[in-house]
Amino acid sequence: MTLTTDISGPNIARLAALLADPARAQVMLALMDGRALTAGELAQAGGVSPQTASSHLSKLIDGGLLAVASQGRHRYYRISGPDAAHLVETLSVLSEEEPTARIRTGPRDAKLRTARICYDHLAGSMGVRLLDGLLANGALAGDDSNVRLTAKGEQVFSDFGVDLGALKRKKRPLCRACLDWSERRPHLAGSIGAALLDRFLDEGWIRREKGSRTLIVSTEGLRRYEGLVRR
Amino acid sequence: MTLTTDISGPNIARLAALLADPARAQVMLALMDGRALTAGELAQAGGVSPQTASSHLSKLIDGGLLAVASQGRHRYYRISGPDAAHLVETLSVLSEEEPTARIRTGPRDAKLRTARICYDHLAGSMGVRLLDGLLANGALAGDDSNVRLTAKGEQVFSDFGVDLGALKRKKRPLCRACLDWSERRPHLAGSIGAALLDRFLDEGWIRREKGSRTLIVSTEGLRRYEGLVRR
DNA sequence: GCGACGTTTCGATCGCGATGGAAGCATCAG
DNA sequence: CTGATGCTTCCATCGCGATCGAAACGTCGC
Repeated sequence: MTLTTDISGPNIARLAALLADPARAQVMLALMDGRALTAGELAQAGGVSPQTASSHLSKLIDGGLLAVASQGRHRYYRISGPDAAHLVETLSVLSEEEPTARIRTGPRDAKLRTARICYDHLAGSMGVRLLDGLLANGALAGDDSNVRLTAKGEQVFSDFGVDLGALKRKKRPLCRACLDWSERRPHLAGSIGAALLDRFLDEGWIRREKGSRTLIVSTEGLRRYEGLVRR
Repeated sequence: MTLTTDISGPNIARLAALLADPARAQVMLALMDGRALTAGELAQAGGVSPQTASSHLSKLIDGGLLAVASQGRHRYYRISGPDAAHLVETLSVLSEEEPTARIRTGPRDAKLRTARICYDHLAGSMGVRLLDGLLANGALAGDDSNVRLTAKGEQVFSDFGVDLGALKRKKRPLCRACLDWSERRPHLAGSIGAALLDRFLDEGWIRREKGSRTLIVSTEGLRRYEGLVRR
């Protein structure tokens, strides 16, 4: 019984404390590709024992950052929704701010910085250039940080196989600029960003690298991608 | 010496830990009105002794969330920039998500929910309606979460006394949708949002309540405000 | 039924960090 | 100079939470 005395303003601290533990932070980052992982896999990702991970996971559930689904003897954990993902991404951006002599930019990072998943949409330099290109060719309008769909864009995305009618019925915003962790410039998020990546994955033009957020783009995928960006 | 072994991904945890302490969180919230406060005032805001506060403040400085300026025998602390403010606001939104039987909505809250400062721009129901109104009358374009300036908007804001040329020279985006903590809908941020509030404050149409984020709107201020929203 | 596996709960240990007393510095008033 | 004020540094105490062994629970395969 702690009583927490008074609630003046939102208790940021409680929420921040959830992400203040290295193991829990790693768990959140591991789930940022939008997939659901088992408790055991997350224990490994966090570098802790299964017991410890279990404790962390239940705290993240209680805090509303994760959702869980039982399936047989496995329990699949995933990020609860776009809000939670956005919080993690915001933290990622700011925590990379001051390099303090950051040396690493190995070849393995290179792929990750080119194309990766950010929760449910394309990120990395390809994600950034996607937003740039769509703005340049008039499918989207606005400046870097504020985007909206144009009439031409409706045509473009419909041609690409995106069901815009279905997206508009959802509460989630169509376009959204999400600050890119590695590029430090915005990429395309929102339901359209998610729908585009879905198409790429469904058609096999892009596939996930085994256990990471890295995306692998086929030549056909690159062709389709350029088709969207150029026009 | 802790060595931190490896750096796989940004170390969110270290940044989150800064905000995980109740005293530090209160300090950040106290500074969300954009003013600079002394160490002593912040100690009181955090509910801790001056020694303890000093320790917290230096940690927040090291973490890049605060900036400090010495002036005589006082040290004035302020939030380091828009990024840090945005992080705190993001946390506020998400930490208010699940009400868990939240009962409080007292009269003192009412004023705060009507008009308050969010770092450097207008927030609360007036901030939300400002964005809505400017979108409706065509000064801004886009949907709720993605806004851009229109030709008509350039006229409107210039007439209101905003130096758009100066704003455009800055790196900061002109318009930005900032999710409102109390309304759960976006209000107008970015350099235009900041410039508008500046005008209101400079002219005395709006003034700050003594030691809080609450804003007090004069009848003249309300008239000017309606002039912007209606048109 | 049995054992193997994935996961959670319980319990005890242990270390990090928040805390405030005391002292040290700097600035200001006189 | 002296004394007061604002802030920081040093230091010892202390409590919370992260951790993992051991055990319990639930599911799968046989």
